[in-house]
Amino acid sequence: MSIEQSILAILSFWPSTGYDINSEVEHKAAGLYWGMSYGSIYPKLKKLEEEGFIYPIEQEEKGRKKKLYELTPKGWEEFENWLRLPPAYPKVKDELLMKMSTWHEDIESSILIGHLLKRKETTEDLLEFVKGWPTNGISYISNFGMLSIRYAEIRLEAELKWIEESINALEKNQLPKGQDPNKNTEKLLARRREAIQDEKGK
Amino acid sequence: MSIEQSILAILSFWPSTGYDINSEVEHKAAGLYWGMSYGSIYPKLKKLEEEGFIYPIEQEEKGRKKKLYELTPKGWEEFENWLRLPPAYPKVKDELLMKMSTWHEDIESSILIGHLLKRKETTEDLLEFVKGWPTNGISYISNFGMLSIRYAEIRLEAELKWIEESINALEKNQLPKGQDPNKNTEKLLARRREAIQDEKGK
DNA sequence: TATCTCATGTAAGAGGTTACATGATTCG
DNA sequence: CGAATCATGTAACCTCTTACATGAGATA
Repeated sequence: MSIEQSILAILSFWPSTGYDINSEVEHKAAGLYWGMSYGSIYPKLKKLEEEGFIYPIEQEEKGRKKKLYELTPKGWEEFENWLRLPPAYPKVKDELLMKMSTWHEDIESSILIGHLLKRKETTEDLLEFVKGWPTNGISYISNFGMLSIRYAEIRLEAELKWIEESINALEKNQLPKGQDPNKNTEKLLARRREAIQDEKGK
Repeated sequence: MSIEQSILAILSFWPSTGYDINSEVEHKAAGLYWGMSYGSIYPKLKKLEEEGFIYPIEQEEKGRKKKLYELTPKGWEEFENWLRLPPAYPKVKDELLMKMSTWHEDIESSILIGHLLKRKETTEDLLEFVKGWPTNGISYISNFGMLSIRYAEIRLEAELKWIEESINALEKNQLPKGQDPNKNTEKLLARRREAIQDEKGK
């Protein structure tokens, strides 16, 4: 619901091409909080231009053809109105957590540990990036932007801590005790075994 | 890409109706990591039944008509294959962070503080829920599930810490220093003022 | 008796991704 | 000169949400 506003936000930094915008969310800091792909970007740029929020800056021929877009006054206004609107609480879709929540004893926990190790790697890479970014000497980060960089840092560090904890618990077979007043784990395993028996009995 | 698997996962706990599944992601722990709505659930249940992953358990008439779905052997297999597949790294879309990253001095920071306060409230509510859930005496949480509950806890606590920090920095006007080797903040404010001048000059 | 919760379902469409097509320029 | 990067764009498709329609049973 706000790919368009995100594009305006990115253009507020400096005039950019569609390609630049993609790079921004693919390899740069904006990608920590947002995502979009070419299939969205170019059509949206067209739409935003038609609606008068942005306009293309004509390039005085450096050979390569490209379209730099800049905000119009109306575009600035729209962007800033959006800033003022209360943001929606982020909706999480985390496959690892979903899998973990529904994991059970009859699947080897080494596989779950593998999932955690893979997650750890990516999280470490991201954390390294996030820590290096504000001191790489070239990237632009405003003082406000630093607050959000700090968010990523805190969040990723917390995640790493949790990954360590979890791997440890799984390896030592010392999982925290859940809550199971209706013997659901037992029932689940029984239903599963029955299903497997039925299958074999066919 | 895995609404279907999520449904199988939820059905692995116990046979459920479409309504139950919705409640699970709306008001219960699964909602911390996943979301879906009726418009997805019922068509998917139909599809999963057609494909032989689930089947409806006939109800011996408690008056109210409802369709409880249970996993078939094939459904269990599909569910567990999914568990074994490496999960995708979660894609974040966080409007607050996006706004904060592109905030600038000429918008009153009190508004940003307002956004943070609102976020804080929801995060606190979630944290309270997450802490109470495993000890409410009725809900089912497996030992594996406890690990993911712990994740939510750590993550939400880290977020609250960051919110406090950020509000404090904003109120005292002591934001961390960013990185701006090309005077971008200056240029941005200049471009903006020019645009606003142009608008007035019309 | 009215409202809330339980319960199932569909239609329309917003929103987005993937994959492809195309070509210029720069770099090793 | 070949590969990587810069650059624009579209078509097909999926996925999912919103909003609506409908009604029974429970509760206050």
